[in-house]
Amino acid sequence: MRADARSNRQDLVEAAWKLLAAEGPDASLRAIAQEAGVGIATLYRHYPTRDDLILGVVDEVQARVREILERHASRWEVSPELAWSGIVHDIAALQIGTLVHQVSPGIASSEALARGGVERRARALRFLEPVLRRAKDAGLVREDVRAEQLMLGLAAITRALPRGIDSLMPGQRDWLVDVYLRGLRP
Amino acid sequence: MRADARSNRQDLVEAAWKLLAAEGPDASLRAIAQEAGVGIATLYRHYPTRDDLILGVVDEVQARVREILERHASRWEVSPELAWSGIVHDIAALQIGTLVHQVSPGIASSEALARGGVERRARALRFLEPVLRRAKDAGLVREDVRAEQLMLGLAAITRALPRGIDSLMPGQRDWLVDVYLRGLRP
Amino acid sequence: MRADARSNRQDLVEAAWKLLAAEGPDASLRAIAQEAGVGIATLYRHYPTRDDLILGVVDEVQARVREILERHASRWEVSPELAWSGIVHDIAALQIGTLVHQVSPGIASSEALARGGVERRARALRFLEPVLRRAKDAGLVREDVRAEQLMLGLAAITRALPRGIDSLMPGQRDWLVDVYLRGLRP
Amino acid sequence: MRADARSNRQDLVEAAWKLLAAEGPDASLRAIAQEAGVGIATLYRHYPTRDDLILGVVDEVQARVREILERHASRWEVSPELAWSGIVHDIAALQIGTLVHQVSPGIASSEALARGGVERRARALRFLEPVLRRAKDAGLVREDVRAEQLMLGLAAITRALPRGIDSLMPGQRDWLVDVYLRGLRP
DNA sequence: GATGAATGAGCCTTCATTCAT
DNA sequence: GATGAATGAAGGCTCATTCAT
Repeated sequence: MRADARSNRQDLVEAAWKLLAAEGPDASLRAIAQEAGVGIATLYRHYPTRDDLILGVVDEVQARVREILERHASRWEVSPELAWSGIVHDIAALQIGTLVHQVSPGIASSEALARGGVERRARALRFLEPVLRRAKDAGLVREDVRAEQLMLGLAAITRALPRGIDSLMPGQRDWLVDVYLRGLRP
Repeated sequence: MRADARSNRQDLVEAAWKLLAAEGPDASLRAIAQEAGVGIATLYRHYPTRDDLILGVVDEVQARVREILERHASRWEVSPELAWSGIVHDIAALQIGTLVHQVSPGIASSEALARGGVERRARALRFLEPVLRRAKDAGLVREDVRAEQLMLGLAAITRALPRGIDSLMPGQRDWLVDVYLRGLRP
Repeated sequence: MRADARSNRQDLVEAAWKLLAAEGPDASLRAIAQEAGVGIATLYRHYPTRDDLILGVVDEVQARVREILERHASRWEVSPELAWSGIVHDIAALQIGTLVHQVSPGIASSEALARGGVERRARALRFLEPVLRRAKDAGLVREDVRAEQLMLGLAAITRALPRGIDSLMPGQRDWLVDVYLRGLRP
Repeated sequence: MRADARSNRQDLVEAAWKLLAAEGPDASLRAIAQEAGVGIATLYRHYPTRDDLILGVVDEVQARVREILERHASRWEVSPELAWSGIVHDIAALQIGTLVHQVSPGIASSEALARGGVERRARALRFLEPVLRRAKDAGLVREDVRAEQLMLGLAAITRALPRGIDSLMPGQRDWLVDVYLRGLRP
């Protein structure tokens, strides 16, 4: 049954991600469990507190971000512009807004969450900074932009919207990311 | 309407605005009434549904936006760039994010709210479009930017954050608005 | 409606008392509200925390104890023995066991409860001690018995029993109180 | 039965006893299993229902009571008073309160438990009555005291208190037992 | 035999909303 | 008009109990 457990755990993280992105930070745990197809108590077994679950999602998201960076790494030599744009658009598509904010100090709803967030933020910056460096060297980003600002900006742009903004104005998110990218240029 | 009634009405709108900006769309009605210094039943007398209250706040915000536009209108001839930047920064400072989204079709939590939102959105566009026209003429905004996009972009940037992002990274909001302005240029 | 509210408040205290005595310290708040004939939220309006409710019951019980003392005060001159026995039996009939223990330091489930308990315990001792003094003077209680011991002893004897011990062995409580009274003699 | 199985069984009974005495009748089964160092499913294998476990503890306690009686039997000829007092104090130290009540008819939470309790109560009385007889003959207990009353009285005095009454008022339990013993005298 | 995983039921608590004064 | 009181619904969390390995 170890296999089932791992599968449930993964399902829970994905369900939480989905609902946090879709409904914002107040998504009900019951709804998350249901989305994952498990009982509420199973959610609690894997993630004893709401904070644990959120941090679990953050970890999952960070793994996805690394995948994105690796995927685009090879394209950098061909066209830095396309690589950089692709990276930012792909990260934006992850809908990290709600998450980034929930683990931010001064915003996080609990001390534990804030502490867990500090670690993960530091880790995230460690692997974002080299890429930002590259973008600056390629003349795609102004020198005075800091990795943390960049990340918070992306978070602001992609914060969860109930039922998604795309139904309201298709392509709005990508449009906004493009404006953002242009605004970052020297 | 009695004088005290009108006063209460105004207090309620301002309290609602403040708490919606500070705590997001889930601000408690009881907290709003308390902030306004009236009983919960008084809130319901003036605004029978949550939607009515939100639309009331939207009306108030629109009045403020008009004030901003008028205030900067005279400065336009001196420096279009300063006028435009001032307008956008001032509107951003109104924290309209939560509101704009709550009355957006496909996002609004009720049919009544969505319908009320459509009217107000149309009205807002009517007085925003001339200004956007001017900004385009002054070479400050690309031709293909539509007023609605602009507004949604601003909303995305200024959406409410519990306890405010400023404690997290001071000046972040203005930085983001500047990036946004730069990104909008031709 | 002030009258209704007061009535509900009183009903809640009595319901809480009854169920705490009958089911012990884990009596469900919902059950208490139902017993009082009000909704659960009404209970919370009057007593925002479980501790507040328990302390409310303690206050009610103390008032009843004072009534008992006053009622028997006049009989003291006729027969100290009967007065003393009547007092102790009547207090025992109040089923104070669960309450006394719940507000005892080191046992109380919360800091607030313990603090509220300390005050009330002191108050209780203030009006119990004169009576105990009288009982000692009448040769009914040994000199080395302290009021606090007496009270805890009574509490131990009358602690809540699910569905009542009387169905198990009728008269057992009074028998035990009599044994207790005899054991306290010089 | 395997050796380790028997060991687990014994560990479970002791853990249950300890926690029932310390936390009262609502001690969690999970906590008991953990205290015994086994998985929750192992507890259920040995004791399919909560009632079975409680009856198991009762059996264990009865064995201990017999030990106590045997241990003090020889001292009876030397000093009946010391023997009797030692017996009652030692039994009181077993904290039987919670158990006795849980298996009492009219109080027991299930039919099975009540039925199991009746048998054990009868058995207990069979080996308590001779001792009570001896105590009466030695003039230590009044003739009209029945063994069942005696036992219920002891149970009332020693019922479990969360975290123990001893932290509240050291020596209170022994004081109360002494009062009880005195109260039983002719 | 032993174990951890899964589950629904039930309690505590808060909120939007209605009602009586 | 204004107010506090009352209410049920819904979410967070824990526990006893069953199941698959």
